[in-house]
Amino acid sequence: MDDTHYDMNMIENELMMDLTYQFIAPSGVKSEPYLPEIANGPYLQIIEEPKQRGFRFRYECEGPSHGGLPGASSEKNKKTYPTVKVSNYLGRAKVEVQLVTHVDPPRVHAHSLVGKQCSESGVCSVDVGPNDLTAQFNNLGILHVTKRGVVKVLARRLKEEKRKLRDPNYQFTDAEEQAILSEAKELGKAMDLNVVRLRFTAYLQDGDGGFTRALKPAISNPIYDSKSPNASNLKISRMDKTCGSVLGGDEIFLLCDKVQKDDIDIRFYEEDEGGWEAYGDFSPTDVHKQYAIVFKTPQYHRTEIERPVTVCLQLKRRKGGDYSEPKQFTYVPQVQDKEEVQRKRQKPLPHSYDHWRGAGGPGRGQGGFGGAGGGGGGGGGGVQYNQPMDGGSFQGGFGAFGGGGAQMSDAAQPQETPPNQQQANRGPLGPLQQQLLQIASSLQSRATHMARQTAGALLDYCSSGDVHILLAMQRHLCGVQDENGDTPLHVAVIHQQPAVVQQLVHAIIRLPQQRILNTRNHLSQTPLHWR
Amino acid sequence: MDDTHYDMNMIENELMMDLTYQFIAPSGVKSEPYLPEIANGPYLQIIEEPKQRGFRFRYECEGPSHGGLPGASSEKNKKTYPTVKVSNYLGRAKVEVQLVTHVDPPRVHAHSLVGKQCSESGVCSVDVGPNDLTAQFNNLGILHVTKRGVVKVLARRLKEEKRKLRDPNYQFTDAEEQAILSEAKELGKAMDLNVVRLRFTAYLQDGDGGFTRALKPAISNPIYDSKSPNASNLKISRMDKTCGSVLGGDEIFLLCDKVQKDDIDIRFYEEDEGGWEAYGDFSPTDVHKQYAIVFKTPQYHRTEIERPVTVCLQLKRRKGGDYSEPKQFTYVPQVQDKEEVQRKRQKPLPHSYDHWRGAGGPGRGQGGFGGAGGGGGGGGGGVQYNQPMDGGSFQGGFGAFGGGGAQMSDAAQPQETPPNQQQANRGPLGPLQQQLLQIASSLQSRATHMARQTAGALLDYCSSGDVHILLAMQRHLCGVQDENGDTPLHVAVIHQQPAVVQQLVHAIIRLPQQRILNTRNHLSQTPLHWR
DNA sequence: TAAGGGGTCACCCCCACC
DNA sequence: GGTGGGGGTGACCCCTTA
Repeated sequence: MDDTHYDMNMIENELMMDLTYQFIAPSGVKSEPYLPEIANGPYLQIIEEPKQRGFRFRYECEGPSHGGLPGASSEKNKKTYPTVKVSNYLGRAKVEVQLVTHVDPPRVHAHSLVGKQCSESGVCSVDVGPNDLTAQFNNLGILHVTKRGVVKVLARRLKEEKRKLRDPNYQFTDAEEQAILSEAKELGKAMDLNVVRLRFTAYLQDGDGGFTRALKPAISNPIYDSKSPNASNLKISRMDKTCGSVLGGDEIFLLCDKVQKDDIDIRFYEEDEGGWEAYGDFSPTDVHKQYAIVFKTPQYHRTEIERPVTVCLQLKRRKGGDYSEPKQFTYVPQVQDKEEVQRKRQKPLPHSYDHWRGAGGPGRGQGGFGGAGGGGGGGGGGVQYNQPMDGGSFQGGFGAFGGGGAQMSDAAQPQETPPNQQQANRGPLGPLQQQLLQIASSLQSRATHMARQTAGALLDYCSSGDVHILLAMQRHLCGVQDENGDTPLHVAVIHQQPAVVQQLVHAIIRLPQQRILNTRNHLSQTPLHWR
Repeated sequence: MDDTHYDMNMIENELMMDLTYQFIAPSGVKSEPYLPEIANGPYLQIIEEPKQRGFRFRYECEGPSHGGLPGASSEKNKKTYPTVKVSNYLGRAKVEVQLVTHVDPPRVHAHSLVGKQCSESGVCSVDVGPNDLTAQFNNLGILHVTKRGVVKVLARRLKEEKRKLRDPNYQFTDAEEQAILSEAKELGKAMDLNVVRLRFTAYLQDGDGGFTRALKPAISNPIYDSKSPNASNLKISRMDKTCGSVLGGDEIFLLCDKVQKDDIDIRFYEEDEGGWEAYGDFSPTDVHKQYAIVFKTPQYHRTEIERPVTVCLQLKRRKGGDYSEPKQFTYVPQVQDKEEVQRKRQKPLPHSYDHWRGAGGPGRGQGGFGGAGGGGGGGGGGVQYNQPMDGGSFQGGFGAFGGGGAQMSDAAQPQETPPNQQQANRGPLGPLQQQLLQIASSLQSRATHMARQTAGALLDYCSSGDVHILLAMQRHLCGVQDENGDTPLHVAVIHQQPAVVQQLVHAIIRLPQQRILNTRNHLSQTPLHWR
């Protein structure tokens, strides 16, 4: 008895080693070798792999008919199915397909194939030929065995397998049954119920009309159960922003299909430019209930970009390494960089007006008109203005108006103007200068007014985070057009920024006329031109 | 036999009607009435209700000891437990508590109470008195029966109940067993396994030392299983924005605990101001996998607010009507309204400078300095400027400078300045005027430059949606302080706008000095003062 | 019905903390 | 090492659409 037992284990181990290779039959066991592979001889070939992800394994209790396993290249309106072909052969053949484990060597799997062409034992077979030798399996369901059922099913499968090699009616001895059971347990323990592969075997018709001449099996790619947590389809369904600073650090809310908080990455990448990639910054606790991730964008590899750069991001499992479909993300330049460039390009003003610009010389004074200078101490509206000055001694304002229009513009960057320079500009004033000062005073009055408003808006924005306010300050520019004739609205639509579009429209509808909404670009398209 | 059966059903129905009311014993059945309620007589009173939500019912397989049912007012560091008290009585008593259904009349529930003071039958009891008559139950677990086990358990409970009324050792006839079983099935069918109530019963000690004198039971509030989908604790865990326009329509990503997409509302409300409420706008498909909601804010009840208004929002179940803890949301005014108000307040400029402001007269010309005027046709930087004009005929610019500074400011709202008015300003120029024009030209040169930059930033913002750009235009104002001495950075920190803080810091660090980061408000707090 | 989903029920784990 | 909480998984049960 013990010896027999031992012998059986030897045979099992042999089987376990690799069923796809030529089987060397132990003496006393009926041999069923695959046909030897010959150059230009018949062989079985997969011409359409199964889809690896997105298909759901079904439990028996879920009933039949939940759709068949699609082909790898299957699409909504052009469905394909796993397909194999016997090449270099004409004549009849039978093609069988069965589930095997995803690790090599492929062993029988506890799950079953179910569907129209499938047998009770979880094997699907179709007859092909004599002319068309392609076999398409368009109704393969994968029946998910319960954990409790694994060993039972596996023992049955192993017996079937052994009978095939011996004799279909062979009765196993008790010792053999025991051996099979323990092998089934072992196998079941190591079996991943979330992954299977298809093993296709073709049997060519022999002289007696029987399908006995087996070709070497073809094994498909692994197929992952879409319901399984660590093999489900990764998918980004929604993001609250699709762009951010080139410096990174922007917080993004991303809604996704089920992920595992300890095995998920957000990968930013660019296929050109030497394959840059970087990862979103978040911790497992930022993964919300497996279905959302709050993360910060990584910095782009170059921070000095002059135009927005669009890259891709995708979910990526660390283990398994599979990816989601990508979403686009646009890195936008820092405005500072643009200004630096502009500043260098700017030509000095004629000498006679230098004093208007303060003592800073050419290249200064910007920012004063944009958003209005910061000076002016008017107390209205509950807002008071202190400039962020280095020395802290200068207080611009109506009463203290002096030193020319310098404060108006340089107040924007007053730290660049040392106090002693301010003094240096104070001298006796001629009539023209006085007149100019009056004009400047008037201008400053308005600038101050604007500054007050702008600062108020800025404070409101800071307390609320609402962009509308900042945008509203710029709404008079909503009619500008870029080199393509696109207005801001065009640009926002083109770049698919619904939130921005909405904000722009909010801002624009405050303008007395709304022709902007229908301004045409150089292709004669309105912003809402159907794309 | 049939008669007996019928009789039993009568008794069952009696029981089913209401066990909390005085029980009128049918003849032949041992009576156990509650003590009659007398003025100033003893009675049982709940002094701490159980917590209604947040406690999880546990299956047997989950093992014991997952914490006891807390009291309604229980808190992290001050835990309470369900507590009852026998009032108007001194002496010993036994207080029992058992689970009953949440619908009236209360019937025995299939779930069991488990814990230190609990018996096998799911009943918990403690002895109290003779002085302190309060009974606190600090270790009540609720054992969740499986659906399959419901009928079996209920039948057992019903038998126990009936034995109490008759004789503890009574043996039921087969017919009675059958009747009980069918009643258990009926009861089980209608039973909600996600809700229970506690029924407390006090038994006062009688002359023989036995606890036989039952007081009228006290029934607790319903207790909902926190694991149950329609009774779980509603909770908002995160929102991507906490403020938006007073007009509503802002898209918000809200992350929450499990909700049901067809039974969830987002309620905005204000407790003062006459109880305003409104609901977030979303469809069931905007509920992402039960754990996130993308919705649009409702409009505030007044759109003309001058200061930001903070309201509350909460998740609310339609059925059941329970709420989550609220989160704050701040409605911010439209900037337009602020400007309107400001405009009305603005005093006309001295007459002699009216021509600087174009022909529009007092109250015009705003917006020109804020963000710079829109005129000027310079082609640099790939950006070209077309003003959103009504007539479309005017093109401001260097070469065509004329008509005073009007374009500079009014170009911002050029539609307010008809073309013929522009013409009217062109006349013979004196030397002073020429000089002024040169100055103005210089000013406009800079304004144009700023306009170009601003417009470029606007376009970038539109293509990217990134606020940094708009903010950078205002960064020279980052040092302003409001009536409290708060800088924008203070305000952003105070209003808990981390994204805004980040953006501000981004903008500020571009400034040559960073004293702003440590500017103190009137309470001498820096922006990052610990709150 | 087929073909796809989503959600639930029981159960099984995992922490952090005494 | 067992409380006092969690989160995640296996199996199952539904529901929409055509």
